[in-house]
Amino acid sequence: MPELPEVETVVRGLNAQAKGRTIKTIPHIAEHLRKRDTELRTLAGDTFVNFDRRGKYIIAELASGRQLLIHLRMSGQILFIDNRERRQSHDHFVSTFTTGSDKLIFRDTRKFGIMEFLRETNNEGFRKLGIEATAITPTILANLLSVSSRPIKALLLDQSALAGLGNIYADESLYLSRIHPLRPCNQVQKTEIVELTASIRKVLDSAIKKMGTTFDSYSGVNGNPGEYSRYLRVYNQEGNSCSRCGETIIKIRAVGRGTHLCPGCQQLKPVRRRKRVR
DNA sequence: ATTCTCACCTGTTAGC
DNA sequence: TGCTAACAGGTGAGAA
Repeated sequence: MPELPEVETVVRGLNAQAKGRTIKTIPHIAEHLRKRDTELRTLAGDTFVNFDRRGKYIIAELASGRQLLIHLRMSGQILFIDNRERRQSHDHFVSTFTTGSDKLIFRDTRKFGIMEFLRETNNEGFRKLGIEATAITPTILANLLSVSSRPIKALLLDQSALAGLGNIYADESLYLSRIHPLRPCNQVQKTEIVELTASIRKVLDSAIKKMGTTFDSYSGVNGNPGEYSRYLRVYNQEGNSCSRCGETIIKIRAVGRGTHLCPGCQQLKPVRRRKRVR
């Protein structure tokens, strides 16, 4: 679930609660994380200078000059909890601080999440990220769309084209701009591109304001759920009626993903806006 | 080259 | 009720 708005929320929480703090000890690093980056243990003694976001990645800047990359993938969570609380089975990284009575936990049920130092030899995915979805413009989007005939949803989910959108916000953005997820990229009309640009920005901005969407496991660093779930128009709304046209929202499988849409107002073919007169 | 499919891992839920 | 299969928000390796 963590897409751009959720990751942004976590980064803000990290800046509020861990910026300037020095790691004292690391009581636990799970095997799969330790194997991926054997230097994780050297975080002890280092200080968090700042936290940043790029796409769905969290970047922790350290006083040593190093950058720690964190990706939550499907089920990752960053949590600050009381020092005395017992470690749970899916807590894969735990660190204490030289100040305060809390500890930082990386909890991740499905173990897809990543935590490792940025090096020149790793994280190709990070270095190949496309433009931030929050910074999209009609011109940039038009350029991305013009060079491909794959379904538009595939492009929206492609992090090397547009960084930050995931399944939820891709579906929501397409719904708002009335475009069918399977529409070939190069068949999206100019007016629709302008619409889609605005929809993407609007959906992401509102979701950030609501601290993200909690569908299943996502929460902020204090365990608080995201409030945007209440504002979803199509995602997870199959069976409900469309608030625009009243048709029943459906769920299909598109580009390998569960995909939600309104068959009444999301057009597979471009809509002819004006009839040509003679 | 681009695009698609599957695997990664665990928990939950739909279906029998 | 109990078991099994399918599915879940993301990505990357390898196949097509």
